Amino acid sequence: MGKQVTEMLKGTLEGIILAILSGRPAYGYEITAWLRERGFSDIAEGTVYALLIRIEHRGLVDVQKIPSEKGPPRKVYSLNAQGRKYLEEFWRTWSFLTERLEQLREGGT
Amino acid sequence: MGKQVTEMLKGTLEGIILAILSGRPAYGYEITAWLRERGFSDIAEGTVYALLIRIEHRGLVDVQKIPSEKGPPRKVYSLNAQGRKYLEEFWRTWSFLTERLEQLREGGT
DNA sequence: CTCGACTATTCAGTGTTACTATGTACTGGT
DNA sequence: ACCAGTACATAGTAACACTGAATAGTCGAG
Repeated sequence: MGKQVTEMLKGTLEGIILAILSGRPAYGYEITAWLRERGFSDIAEGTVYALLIRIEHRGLVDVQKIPSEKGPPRKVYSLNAQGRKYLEEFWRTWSFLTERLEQLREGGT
Repeated sequence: MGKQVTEMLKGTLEGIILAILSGRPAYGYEITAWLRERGFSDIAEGTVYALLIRIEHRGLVDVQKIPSEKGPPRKVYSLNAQGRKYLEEFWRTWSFLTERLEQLREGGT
């Protein structure tokens, strides 16, 4: 995709990943693959890992190292209470934005 | 609002302003006021002006200087053909994002 | 007539974010 | 021994919105 998506993802990708983790725990490689399947064709692996480390430092997720049979150990992230709270806030902010944009798209003005 | 909105606005604010201009020509001060009325309570004036200059340099808008009775001359921006094309692309990108997020929000996984 | 309030634009410096590119490390198949 | 696939990490870059301040014009109050 283009630069447009890249910029729009700022602030949103974080919410996307938190939302994924709210469904079930997951690790970086898995999340990257999942995103690619869903049309985020060129989200770099590095981006996902950096983001995961960021939300870990912010205390939004818990981490568990689990050995893999096919490579280095996986870092499995799961959303904790603080993360859920943050995710809720994310959805509120997202709703606010989508409502304004929907109005703009239709109403003109 | 918080930092969350700030980050989400990246890439989106540009589209918002192009969408406003697609309805009618407008100048910076007016756009800022309009945004504030609609709930974007703390978008800095400086931000709007910087963005306007950016889209001007990209050739998405035409500019006309019009004297004001109440202050310095206004720089009135209007969307040109290229800008309209870019706006359409913006809406496509935006739709893509909202669809994915809507799925995430409902479906879980 | 000077001061503040409102209108209107600009700009240098900052922080956050995603991308690029590369490197590390472990396993299994040929 | 080599390569593909799995899995994570990181230094450097570009883009964007924010902060804070400066500049400039008009008008009404004191």
